[in-house]
Amino acid sequence: MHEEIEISREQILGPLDLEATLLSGQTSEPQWDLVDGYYSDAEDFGGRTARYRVRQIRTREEPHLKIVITSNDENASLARTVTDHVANVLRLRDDLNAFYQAFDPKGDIVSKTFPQLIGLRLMRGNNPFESLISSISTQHNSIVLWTKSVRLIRDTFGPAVRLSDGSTIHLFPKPDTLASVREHDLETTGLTYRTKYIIEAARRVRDGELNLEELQRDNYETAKTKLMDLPGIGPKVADCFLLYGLGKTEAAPVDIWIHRIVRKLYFQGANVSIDKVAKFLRERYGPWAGYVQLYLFHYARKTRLV
DNA sequence: ATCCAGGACATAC
DNA sequence: GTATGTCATGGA
Repeated sequence: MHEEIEISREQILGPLDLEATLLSGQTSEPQWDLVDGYYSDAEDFGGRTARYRVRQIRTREEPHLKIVITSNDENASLARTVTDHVANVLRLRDDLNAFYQAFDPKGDIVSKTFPQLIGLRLMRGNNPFESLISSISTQHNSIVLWTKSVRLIRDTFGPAVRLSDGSTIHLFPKPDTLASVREHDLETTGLTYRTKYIIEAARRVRDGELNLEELQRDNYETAKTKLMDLPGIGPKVADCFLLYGLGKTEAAPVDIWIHRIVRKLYFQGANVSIDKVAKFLRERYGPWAGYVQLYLFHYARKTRLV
């Protein structure tokens, strides 16, 4: 079925820069394809699959989205489902102006990143399992390599779905699929030594040893402890999943870039450990810590400050 | 060629 | 708690 819908300004809290957000590479999941000026992605919604193509019209400050949906269901409308999903993935209900207002007037250090990043939003991954696997694949890996690997996982092991316009798209594989993939076969995606981490994580999800719904209900500390019980998941990858997979915005993944920039901007370059930086960000920024991490990261790389 | 990637883990003190 | 070596490839 083919549908065209819109998300209007009233449904978006504050500014939005769709392109900057989608291209910021934050969730570690495959980047949306660019087709005829529309950014395109797809997801399964309880057996129905929809590809949605999203384009921003009007300005950053008065954002408005056009969405073109193509599904594999000839009868049911997926308009409402896809609208909710897109609003969720792009975190359109996060009040960005409230974020700016919370720190700009006070002249907080993070506010110096605002002018060049207006409308940049945190994202959420397509679904928790995909987010978990993508997060694990990033450790000690480069952006180009893990992006390639995660795309290959999807296109090699994920189910192919034929849409009503005759096109075929690949969804990310389910836990039971990835759990039973042989290590040798998964290695063809270039994950190297992370391969066994991925399979083990998929197996634990499949067998219920890691319950993603339960993690969603857990508080930050509890969920993080459970996650770090998995091989290959340390504090940074756990925070990535908590932030992008579960939407826990107090999580601030501290990678080498955040470590450097926070030491430089907040501690006069002093040698502060990664753990302390993560804790510092959580305590100072609370529910905005994830946003602060996002803004500091792009500010640091854009200005080549570190 | 040779260096390193948006870390994790073991081992060392 | 903090410091150092290792991990396995592909891409720059």
